[in-house]
Amino acid sequence: MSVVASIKQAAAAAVQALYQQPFTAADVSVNTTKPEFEGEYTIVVFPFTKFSRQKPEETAQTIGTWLAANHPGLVAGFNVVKGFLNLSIHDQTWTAFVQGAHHNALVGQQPAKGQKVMVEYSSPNTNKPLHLGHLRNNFLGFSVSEILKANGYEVIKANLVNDRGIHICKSMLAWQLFAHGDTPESTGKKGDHLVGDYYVHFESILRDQSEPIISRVLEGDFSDFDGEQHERITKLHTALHKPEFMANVEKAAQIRKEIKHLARNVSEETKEIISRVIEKRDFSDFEADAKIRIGQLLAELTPQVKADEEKAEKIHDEIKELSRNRTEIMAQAKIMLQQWEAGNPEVRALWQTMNSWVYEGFEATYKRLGINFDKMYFESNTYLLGKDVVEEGLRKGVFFKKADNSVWIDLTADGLDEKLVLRGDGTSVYITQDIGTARLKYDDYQMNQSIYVVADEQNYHFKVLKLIMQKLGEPSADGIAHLSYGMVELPHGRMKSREGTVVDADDLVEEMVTTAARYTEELGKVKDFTEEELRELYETIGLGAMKFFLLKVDPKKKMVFNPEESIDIHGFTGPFIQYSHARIRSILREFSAGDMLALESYRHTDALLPMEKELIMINEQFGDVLAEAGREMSPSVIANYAFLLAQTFNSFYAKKESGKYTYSVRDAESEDKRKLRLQIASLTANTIRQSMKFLGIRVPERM
RNA sequence: GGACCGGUAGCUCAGCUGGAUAGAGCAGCUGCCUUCUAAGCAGCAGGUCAUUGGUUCGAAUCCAAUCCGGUUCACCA
Repeated sequence: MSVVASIKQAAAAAVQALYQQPFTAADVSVNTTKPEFEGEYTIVVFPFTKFSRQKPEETAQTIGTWLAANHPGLVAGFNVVKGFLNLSIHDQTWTAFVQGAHHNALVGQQPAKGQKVMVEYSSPNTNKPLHLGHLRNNFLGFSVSEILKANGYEVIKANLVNDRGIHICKSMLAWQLFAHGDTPESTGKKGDHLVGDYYVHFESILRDQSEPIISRVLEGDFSDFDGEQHERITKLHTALHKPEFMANVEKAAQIRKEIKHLARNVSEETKEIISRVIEKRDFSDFEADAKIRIGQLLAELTPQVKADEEKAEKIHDEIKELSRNRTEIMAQAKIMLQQWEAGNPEVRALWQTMNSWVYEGFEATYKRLGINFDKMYFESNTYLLGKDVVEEGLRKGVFFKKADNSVWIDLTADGLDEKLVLRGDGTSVYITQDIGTARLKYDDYQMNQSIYVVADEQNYHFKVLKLIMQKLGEPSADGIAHLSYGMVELPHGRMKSREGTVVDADDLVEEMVTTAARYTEELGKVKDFTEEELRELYETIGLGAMKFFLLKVDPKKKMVFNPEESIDIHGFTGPFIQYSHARIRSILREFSAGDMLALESYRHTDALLPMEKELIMINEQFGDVLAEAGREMSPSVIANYAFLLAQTFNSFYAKKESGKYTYSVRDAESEDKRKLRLQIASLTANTIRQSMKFLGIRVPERM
């Protein structure tokens, strides 16, 4: 049991004994003591005053006395400040802990709980290579899996590959039309990138073909459309041409144009300047005389004008979408999808060939990232699942049929909407598959929990999925959990493939590793390393920096990926922690295996110095931190902890008094102190290594 | 419009199951390498915790309202 847990338990016992109140350890609030007061942990006694019927100070005094008398091994002393009971923990508690834990290479690992958890993550599409957004997903999924394992769960890492559908056909079609038989071998290109290039090629043809259709629509010529779509297009066109609406849209465009003109001489993205001034009223990009004019312009940009501008944009988007669907190349892609579903041998063969290229590419990327899976699922095998479950649901009355034969569930009582689960023609929608796949996974593993690592834009989807499964009475239902994470944005905003701002995963990794190599060479501390050792070190540092950067932020928050900061090696970064580890290892290298072995029977009995105590204390919290990270499914908890630990060790290491290192290991003031500090150093190195391992990050012996 | 998420230092983020004077990192400014790795350490400066009200011994944290930003509410996946 952790020290904090022991304190809570003892405090609860104190309250029970002194006031005869049913108080549990969970009701006790314990904080680390503020540095300006004596002690390590503090019990907040305000909640006890209710039944002590004494002032907070007196209550604290009473409880402190009881604790010191009944738990002398834990509480060596105490002091009271207002309602805060500051406890000085007995040094023996700390020295016993270091003695027991310092050599444990698997520190933190909990015994098996006998529970199974599936973590589904990565889930790439086979039409494009991985990008920055996938990296957050992959690192999160992997790290959460490791954290859960450390907490004693049996974890199944699953990857559900999206290997079918219209987007896959797009790459296939473009390859067929334009590749002249190119392969990864013939071009020397990584398979996933080759296929991705043809996806991009398809999109550019699609753009070329849809532009004339869009122009015709804007000119009032709807001859490309028929039926319902013709009606819809007509409506959109009419909406766009309402006189007052048009006037507002034009006005907004004029205002933006003039702002842009006024800011011309500033050497920066004009788009950013415009958004700064419009969204944030930040005038810093303009000359004093221009500011008056800008003020006038902003006043003209009324909410109505802005709303119309936005609405116009939406209408244009819809026209664009409808037009894209009327192109020749889109029609061809749709035919190909039908052929695929019908099992056309030629299409299936092409599909298999191209997918195999992609898998080879993904395999290489996963390997470099250090990511793996226990179970692969493929949508081509699962996309038809779920229909039978829908049938069952219909019979049970969970679902209902509409006039056009489509099947729905009514979730309005749960605050949601009606949701379609099967189309009128009997074909599946996205959620149909997920219903079927959830059952399949459960049949395969009977896990207690099933975690989906998926971006937060799908929060609604997973809420619906869980509700449906619960209403169906599926045994897997209550274990479904959505580990929802925020989007990764770039300093100028979201990544957009249309604007070419998508950050490719392979490129990014390469850049990180190259930068790590440059820093390392500049410092020149590992000149004796072999080629192979250097290569591995660069990978460790480069990937460490990137993983740490993406994992240090709370998953549920969206994050900004700043390329410059991500490759930084100072401060709250992966390399800082790796460096701290390497530094400790270099201390430990001076001692023999025999020296280290002798530590196991050693327990320090002298008083502990402040930073010795502090370091042991932080190390001792690792178990609680790990449990919290598991509970919250949040690697950032570990990242913050690892940084605190490394930082504290660095202070311990560098602390000097009158020109001498206060906490020197090698030149310790006594043999006993040397042994103690060796234990502390060894423990800290192990805890750092383990916490980084749970983030999927390796730590070097030297750097 | 409904639902959900977010708003903390110039920037990026901790803290949010209520607790003491709100913390890091980066950027800026000062110092510290003949001594276990300076990818480091010590320090200075920087805050109406979006706003307003409420709950109470105590609110960045809980509740309500408002403002701002995002996501979603597809017979897309």
